[in-house]
Amino acid sequence: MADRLSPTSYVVLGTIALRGPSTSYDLKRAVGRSIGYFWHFPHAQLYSEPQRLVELGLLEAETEAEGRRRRTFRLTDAGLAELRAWLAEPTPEHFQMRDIAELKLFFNEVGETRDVVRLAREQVAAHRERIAVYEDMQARYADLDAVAKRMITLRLGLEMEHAALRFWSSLLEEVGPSAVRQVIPDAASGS
Amino acid sequence: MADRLSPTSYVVLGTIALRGPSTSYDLKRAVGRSIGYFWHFPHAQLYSEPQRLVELGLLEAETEAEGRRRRTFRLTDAGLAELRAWLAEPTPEHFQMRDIAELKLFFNEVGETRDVVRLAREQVAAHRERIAVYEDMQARYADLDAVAKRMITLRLGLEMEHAALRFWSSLLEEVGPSAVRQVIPDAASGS
DNA sequence: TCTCATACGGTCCGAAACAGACGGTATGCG
DNA sequence: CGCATACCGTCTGTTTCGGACCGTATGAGA
Repeated sequence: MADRLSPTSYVVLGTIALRGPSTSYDLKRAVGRSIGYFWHFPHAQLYSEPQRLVELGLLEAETEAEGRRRRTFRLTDAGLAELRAWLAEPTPEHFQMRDIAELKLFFNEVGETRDVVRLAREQVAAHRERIAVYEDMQARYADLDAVAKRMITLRLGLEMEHAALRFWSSLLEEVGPSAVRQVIPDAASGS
Repeated sequence: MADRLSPTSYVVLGTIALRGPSTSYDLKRAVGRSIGYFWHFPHAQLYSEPQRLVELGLLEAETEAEGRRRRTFRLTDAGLAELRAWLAEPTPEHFQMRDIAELKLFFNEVGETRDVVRLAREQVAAHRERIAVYEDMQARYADLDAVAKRMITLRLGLEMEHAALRFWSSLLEEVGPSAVRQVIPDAASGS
């Protein structure tokens, strides 16, 4: 079938499949509260992408009330078929992590030890916070059956966050003490 | 200082800082063997980006032997300063995972259970393979002191891969049996 | 009543990023 | 001699991306 479809296309198709007919604004919010956590989409795309999908016959647009230009998009049979075909087909690509912190760590030898310490501290805090957010979501929706199936990705997110947290914590423990030794003399210069 | 710098810029600066003066081709190979594993860069950028950095005064180009248009780039003082400043400054952005598999999982209810099973199997295999590659690298370079500091990111990569592997494995265990039950009747239709 | 802030709802555009086709040159090897 | 395989790099047309910008409701407080 059409192979001009990007991940973004499937995000749109999938979200509409799960939530029923939606406007672009609905998509924007839905994505913001779910997929947006691990994959960033500029919202402009959620306005242009549905248009394309209409042209491809995968969505139908239903313009309501001329006054406010709001279009509700619903899945066509072709759209649903396309989505299901995608779900059924093998997934070749390996995941990509775009992690500025990892980049900095890679180049750490160019900088100072204290930069690594600071970086690690930041990351520990950031991942802890993220974990708190995820656990909160998990707790809030735990009983709702409708979202139960989507929760599964949350678990993956949590696993990844915990792994990262473990890494940065242990790095901090390894490098922290020596960094303290390195920094203290500046402050308590006496020695 | 200049804030028109993208992650790619820092990859170039950082790589040159670590390896010494390099041509674009050198960068391409170096990136391919390291950062490329977790962050994809189209190689064309490793030809255009250094140009920009020269214009910004962060790199110096040294054209050698007119015949073959090969340019070796070396870090200027400004370039090194910029890189170190970047390493020292806080890192606001949270990491992004672009994982098609996670996307598919998120929309799994639209598809069949067996799609999830297949997906999980694929992912288990893929992550295992990735882990093998990483461990191989780790073993090969374990003794070389020069790369020892870079190895640290490998550990992070491994942590992440292991976390993902754990997730997909346990998912497979949970959903696998019922999927088998779901599929068997088709084959052994009797019941 | 004014006016200020905040959510709602959306368009637009220039600048990067991106994929990948394309072009050529050494080098070796059967 | 012919072919394959690294090596080395350019170019081009799309997409993606951020984010500025533009309005309209709505309610809350001065």
